[in-house]
Order: sequence, then structure tokens, then C-alpha cells
Amino acid sequence: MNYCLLIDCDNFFASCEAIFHPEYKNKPLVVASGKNGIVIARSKEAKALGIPMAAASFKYKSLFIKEDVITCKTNFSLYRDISLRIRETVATFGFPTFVYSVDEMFLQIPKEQLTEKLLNDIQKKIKRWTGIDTSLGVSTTKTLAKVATKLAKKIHTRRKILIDETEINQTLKTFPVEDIWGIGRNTHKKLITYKVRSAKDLLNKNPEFLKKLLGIHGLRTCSELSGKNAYPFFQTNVDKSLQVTKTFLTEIIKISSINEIIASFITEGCEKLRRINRKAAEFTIFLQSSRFKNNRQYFTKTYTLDEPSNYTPDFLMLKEKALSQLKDGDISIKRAGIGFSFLTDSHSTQKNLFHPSNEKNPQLMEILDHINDKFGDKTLRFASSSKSFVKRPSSSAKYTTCWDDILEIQI
DNA sequence: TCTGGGGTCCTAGGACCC
DNA sequence: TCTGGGGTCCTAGGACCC
Repeated sequence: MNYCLLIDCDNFFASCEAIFHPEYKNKPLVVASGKNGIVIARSKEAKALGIPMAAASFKYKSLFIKEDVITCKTNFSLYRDISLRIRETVATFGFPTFVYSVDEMFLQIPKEQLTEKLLNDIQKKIKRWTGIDTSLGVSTTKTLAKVATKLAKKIHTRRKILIDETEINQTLKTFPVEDIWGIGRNTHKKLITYKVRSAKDLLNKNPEFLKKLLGIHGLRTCSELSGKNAYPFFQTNVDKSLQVTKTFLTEIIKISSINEIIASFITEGCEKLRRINRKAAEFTIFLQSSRFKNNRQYFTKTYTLDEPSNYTPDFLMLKEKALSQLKDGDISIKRAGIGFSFLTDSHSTQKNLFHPSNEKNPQLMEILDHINDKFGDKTLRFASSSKSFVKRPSSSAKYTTCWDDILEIQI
């Protein structure tokens, strides 16, 4: 029998920013999603100042100034790379591992091998090899391991083994239902009307009621809370869809501008597809007006391709088709994006019998990717895509993934 | 004035078939 | 006037996660 260990990186994005800036240590720091974006990560000190998650940063500007809060713009290539290093570090312990997100992973630990010392060793090694602090929670199911991790974050060791049945029971009595993994805002609202406030209250409801109110999710959550695994340890790790979306600083009404922007998204998305050796059979373009205003407008077009593709011009053509239906001012666009779905392996794609593909030159894309890899993004680009459609506030350097950004130190 | 950007899975209802 | 029943598949939208 195995236990389930969840490793959760503390304040992950904020901690990543601090790795290469010792002067950021023990200072309030937030990572925001753009110039006026929302706060998506906070250091311990920033949390203590009462800055909530997902706060619109412009609303907290004066607090940021008053308290000397360091604000960083997201630097995902850095976070991804640090995440990869953490995985490599954890792999040295040799337990089956399922990576759940950029800052969380589950490990299967055989019952007889679980000790406080093991957990301590894992934490220490990750800290030493990557500079990141972690919280560890152990229990019998993933959902309970999540509960344990929540508890761990309140303990100074940041470790919690929650396997004793009586203790689990006691814990669930006071564990807020909205903190359970899988219970979101909407479900919480529903549950409150039935006076379900703690995890235990949820467990006490009968299955038929739960199925009706929350669907299959509710049943699974309950089963996990009672110690029965409802999710396989290894879940699919293959991407099923891929998106590129952006929210703009100001609204866009000119179709020619949106044309360029979507073309850039397509270029970026197709590069991603080729990097992960995937082709898409379905393609979506969407444009949206601001979600904070009345009269929300949407424009969505989905195309099914005759044959899966990751050849940029295929999608640029579909974009022409979609956007030709619009004229300036039809919609004031605050957010736009594209999505690829029904991804298949690019080496074994199904050909279409009735629409034989015109011979595309995959080498062309290979060369393009190669040149851009070597000489930097957008060295070579399609004329229809804009070179840079937003002035990006600068992120921290790509310390670990870009030769030009490698840190120089004097000793 | 300014409010990420990715993902996954499930469900209800319509279309369609025999 | 009266017009079945059971099944599958597809899709949009909703809920959740980080």
C-alpha cells in the first residue's frame, strides 16, 4: 500500500523571482500579469500586507509604494525551468511521480518508507538544489493530501502527515468546505444554502443528493475525502489543446490591427505545436469585449481542418476567412485569442482521402523555427503578423534559459 | 484610465439513427 | 385526430484547477 505525498512549492513565482535577487529575500514581492495586470503570486511578506490573490494591481498602487512592494512581471520561461529542476531533484528519490502543475507534484510513497526524515530530506534537497521552499502533505488520497498540505502551510516545518483515521476525522470536522480541492466558488455557494460548511458536513450528505447537486465531481470528492481513491495516480499528461490569448491595455476596434495580432498568435501557437510534435484538427479564433463592462460582445469562429496541421499558413488563411466577416468598430476588443484542439502526434496524422493535401513543405517551418531559435524570436516572421503588438513591461531576465541573460558574478 | 493566461473534465440538450 | 422508444454522438457552456 502506498501513501500519497503532495509537494507544493511555496509562493512559487514569487520565490523564483527571488532566487537571482538575494536583495528581494524577506521583502514584500508580487508577481503581476502585466503592467496593470492582476497579482498572481505573492511572497509571504506581501501576503502579510493583506494583498489578496488576483488583486487588480492598480487598486493597490499606493500600498505598493508605501510599503516598498517589489513588483515583477511574469517570466514563465524562468518558472518553467525552475519547475523542471525541481522535478529532476525529486526524481533522485526514485518514487513514482505525477506532475500536477508547474508548482505541484504527487509522489507515491510505500507505507513502510514514509518517515518524517524522508520528508525533511526532500525539502532540504529541493531547497539546496533550486532555492525553493516547499510544503509537504501526506495522506491516503490526492484530495486528502491536498488537505494535509493546507495544514502543513500553517506549521513551521511545513510538513504534515495525515494518516491516522481519528485525526483525519477531527480535521475534516473543521476543514472549510470551500478549501477542498474541487470545490470552487459556485459549488460553495450552492453548498452554503444546504448548510454544508465543513468537509465533514459534505461527507454526511447522501450520495444521491450530492450527485444531483454537484454531479460526478461531488461524488468523487467525497469518496476521496473518505479515503477511497477516485482518481488514478497517473493522469494523462498529454496536452489535448493549446491556446494563445492576450488581454490588451486598451480596446482595439480596427480590424487591420486585430488581423496582425491574431497572425502573431497563430505564429506563436504553431511554433508551440511543432515544438511538442503536435498537429491540430480544430482551430478557434475568439474576440471579446471587456468583461467589466455591460453589453459584452463575443466573436468566435471554429474551423475543423480537412487534415490536422501545424503549418502556419494553413491557419493564417483561416484567419483571413474569419476576420473578413468583420468591419472596424463591430466589436471593441479587449481580449483575443486562438485555440488549437484535437491535437494528434505530428508523425502519424490521418490523411484525408477526399481532400488530398497540397504538398506543403514542412522543411520551410523547420528552417523558420531553427532560425528563430538561433537568432531570437521573430527574427523571421510572416509579413501579416505584427512585430510586437504590445509594449511589454520588462520581466526579470531568463537567467537559466537564455545565454545572454546568464548571471555574472564577481568573486 | 488600468482587472493573466493557460488548461481539464462533465453535462444537458439537440440531432440523428433504427 | 391519432404519431414510440431507445440508443449514440456532438456541441456549447459551465465548473473546476493552477
